[in-house]
Amino acid sequence: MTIGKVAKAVGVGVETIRFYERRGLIEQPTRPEGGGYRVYPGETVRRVHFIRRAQELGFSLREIAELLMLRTTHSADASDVRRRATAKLQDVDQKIERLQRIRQGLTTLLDSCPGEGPLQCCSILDALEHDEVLTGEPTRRKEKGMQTVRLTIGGMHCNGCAEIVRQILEQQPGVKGCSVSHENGEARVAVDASRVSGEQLVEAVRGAGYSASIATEAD
Amino acid sequence: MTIGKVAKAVGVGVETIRFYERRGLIEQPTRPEGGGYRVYPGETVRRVHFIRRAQELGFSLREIAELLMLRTTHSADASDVRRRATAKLQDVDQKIERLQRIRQGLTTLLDSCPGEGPLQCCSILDALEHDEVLTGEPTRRKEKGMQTVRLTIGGMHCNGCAEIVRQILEQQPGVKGCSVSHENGEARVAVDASRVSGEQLVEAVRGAGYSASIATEAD
DNA sequence: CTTGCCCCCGTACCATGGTACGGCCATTAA
DNA sequence: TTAATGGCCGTACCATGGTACGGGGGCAAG
Repeated sequence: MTIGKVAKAVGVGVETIRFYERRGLIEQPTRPEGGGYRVYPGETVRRVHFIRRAQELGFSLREIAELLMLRTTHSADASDVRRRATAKLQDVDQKIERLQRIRQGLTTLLDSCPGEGPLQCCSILDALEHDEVLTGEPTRRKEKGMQTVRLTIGGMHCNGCAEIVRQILEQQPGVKGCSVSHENGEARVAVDASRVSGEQLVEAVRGAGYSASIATEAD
Repeated sequence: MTIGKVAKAVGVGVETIRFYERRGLIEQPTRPEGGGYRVYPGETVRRVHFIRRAQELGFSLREIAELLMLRTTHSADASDVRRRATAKLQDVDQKIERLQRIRQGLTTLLDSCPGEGPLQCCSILDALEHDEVLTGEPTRRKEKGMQTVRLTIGGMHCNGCAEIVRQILEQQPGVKGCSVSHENGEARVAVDASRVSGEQLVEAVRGAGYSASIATEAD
């Protein structure tokens, strides 16, 4: 069989077979002097199948090379193979464990996430900025009194207007941050409700010549 | 702060900071003409902490760069961040699932393994040589119409017999390749199912004086 | 003003598992 | 005999997350 036949039989690319050869997973078959085509025995197909199956089980090419070596080592027996499989199982268990810790961290963050409002209210970014994410305690980063106020604003004609409004809002006491969109005609403001009211924000914006009203004050 | 101070504060190497800079995760700080030292604001330490924590949660550097961009994008809000975190959670769940399938495969093999004796008795190597180890593997690229037919063949007394059978099978139309094992009394044939049937293969082998039957035709 | 530490930049390299390309040659079917 | 596949080889490249190196220069304490 030529290399293309082997590749097709296993369902891999020709280059992959050559790659395995370079890595010592497949012996180079005997070839005419001066280098003609590689002619493989049928056994090579099984060998490549072996490689692919071992990969599916999480073995690296290096480890697979070792498994293949074992097959022709006289002093090897089934317990060697078993040891390797057991080690790989532990390896896999460790990876699973790590991913589960990551999963835990992500769900914790998502649980405490409001899911909307300006970025200053985003507990996820907040936690990334301040907490140990994986080891830390339940990240209740929502300060008491923090709220999102949404304002409907009229009279903004461009992004420059929006920028002016943003600066006004950010100068108000108790405002932790805000985003203003000219396209949507609205502002989302992260505020400490004990220090400023929605009305005060509306007044401030109106003082700059724009119309404003409270859209929602819900958190 | 110079780059070394930042690196030490976060617990990473100096090269890592420069690497993040090249990847757009950290802005290059203003420096004297002609290039003196980088002088970082204290905020950079927090930024690098952010990067490391996000990595612990499984975000790639590319994704982290996007998260950092979001923070200065006016049109972004907490729902954007939440979407990314949710996507990452799904991502992690998929990885866990895959590892658990691998784990399942490994434990199945280990269960049926004697744990000692010569390699010819090793059920693990055996399975790798002959079976599909995982159920439902994503990394399997196959041409349409290509199938593997497994034949049970009797009457092969040596590898010479196997070789004869192999040659017969490979000469059949639609056969892309095959492997024949004298030890296991079987052949695996890669065929274009639209050009040849399992029955035809069986007939061909029988014509050479061996017994043959279809073991599986499943793909 | 010199010594020594730190930093600069560009580039190359590590592992992992392949993929891709270009110029040339072997083989084979018509 | 000739054209068409297909294989040969070396090398470069993909993504990922850094690490290492070497020749040169900045900067501060003594």
